[in-house]
Amino acid sequence: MAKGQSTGASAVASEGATDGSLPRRQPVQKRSRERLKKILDVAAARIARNGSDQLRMSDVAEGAGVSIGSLYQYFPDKSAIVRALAEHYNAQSRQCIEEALRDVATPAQLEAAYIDLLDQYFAMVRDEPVIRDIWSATQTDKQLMSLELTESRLCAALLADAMARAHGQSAKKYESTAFMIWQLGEAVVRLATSVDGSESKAILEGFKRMTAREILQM
Amino acid sequence: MAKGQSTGASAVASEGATDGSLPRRQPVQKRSRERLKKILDVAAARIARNGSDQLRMSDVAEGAGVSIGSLYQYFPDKSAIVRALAEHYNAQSRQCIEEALRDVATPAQLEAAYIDLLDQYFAMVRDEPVIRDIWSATQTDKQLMSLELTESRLCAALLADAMARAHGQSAKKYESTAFMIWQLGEAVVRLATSVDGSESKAILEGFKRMTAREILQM
DNA sequence: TTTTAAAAGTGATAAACACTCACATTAAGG
DNA sequence: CCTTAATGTGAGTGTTTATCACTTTTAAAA
Repeated sequence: MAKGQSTGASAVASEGATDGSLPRRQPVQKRSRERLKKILDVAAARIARNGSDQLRMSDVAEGAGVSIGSLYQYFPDKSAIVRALAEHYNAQSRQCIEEALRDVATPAQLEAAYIDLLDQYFAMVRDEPVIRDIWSATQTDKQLMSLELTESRLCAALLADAMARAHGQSAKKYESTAFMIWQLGEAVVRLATSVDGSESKAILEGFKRMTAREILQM
Repeated sequence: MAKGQSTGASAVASEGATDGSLPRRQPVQKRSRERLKKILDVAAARIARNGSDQLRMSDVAEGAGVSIGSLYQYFPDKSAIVRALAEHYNAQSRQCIEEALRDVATPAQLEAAYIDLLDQYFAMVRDEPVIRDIWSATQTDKQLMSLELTESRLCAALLADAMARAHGQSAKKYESTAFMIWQLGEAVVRLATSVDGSESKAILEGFKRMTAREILQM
């Protein structure tokens, strides 16, 4: 999961509909699509190394072999680059989550899938500095924050559905709990990746125990 | 608790010991102590209004009626102002926490104190924009992050002690759980303050139920 | 009081950035 | 080849943090 490969050119500088900033050009020619991909790849590498607050537009331009002006052709501002990367990682994770929860039909399967998902998420965050950094940026960029909140609600809904199937009840009943647990899961994984190995293990296990009980006893 | 009063002049621009930046002057004359207090008050007000990333040194200088140069006499850089405010709020909160947990001796008292603390903390974060903002800044300022992590471990230790007293066991046994729960508590309160009223209530109650069980069943 | 040295205070100025825009270049269809 | 739209450019603009050589204030010694 998330093996640090190229970010692909599918992510597009969110065609600014009603948000304040001017809409940027959408690449239609092959050359410009390749440049956009290169820009995102370079930005991801720079962020992995130094964090997004140390990201310099001039660095990205130089690394991607384009001019400053070209950067602003696809991204209304610096934070839009981070947002594009966030969307890329979100799409990737969501696919894993859907796969893991899709076939849950019993409480035992629910527990297994949930534990597995937590471990996978922890491993991904631990190994992908960019993901940790996107979380930081979430605190200073309102647009990114609402993007991530929306994503989180979406994932929580998938969990609520799985809970509903496992317990043979309506998903509505589990929505709020699933959302809380999902958010806490993100928080606990961030915490676990920021302390040393033995403590991170204890924290993660404690959380699993506490939340598995909550998910199963309803 | 935390009634938005003046920040007081006790907070001092952390006398840079071995951290990279030059040590700043410690005010010894009355006039300069008053100016320092004014600077912190103005900064807190500006942060409450617009957030610390919108804080401008020139604004603070103008608001406090001092020159830019004077700001740098007490603070090595902009983020040091936020750190000074963080230390102020930390000291304030810790006192409440100590009072609330000091007399815990039974499981029932532990549960009551814990629930009460959560409610108080939620109310404080909800009513003090500066505290929410300091949390955001934590993500971009390494020094602030470690300051807050240290504070969190300190508070978690207070909780672990209370658990030990309530259950008649060694505090060592509860350290890791207390730390996890404390960190999750901070996360859940931030989450609760960022969603609307009815959902925030559901989230907070769910968390109380889940964690109270964990704290009492050990 | 006068003198003196340390403390406190100042603001023009350097340096670092994000972002713009008038213009240059390249691709595609006729 | 010619025309038009898509792309691409980078010097220049504006904003902001932070510095430092210098002035003013304070308090205590002479």
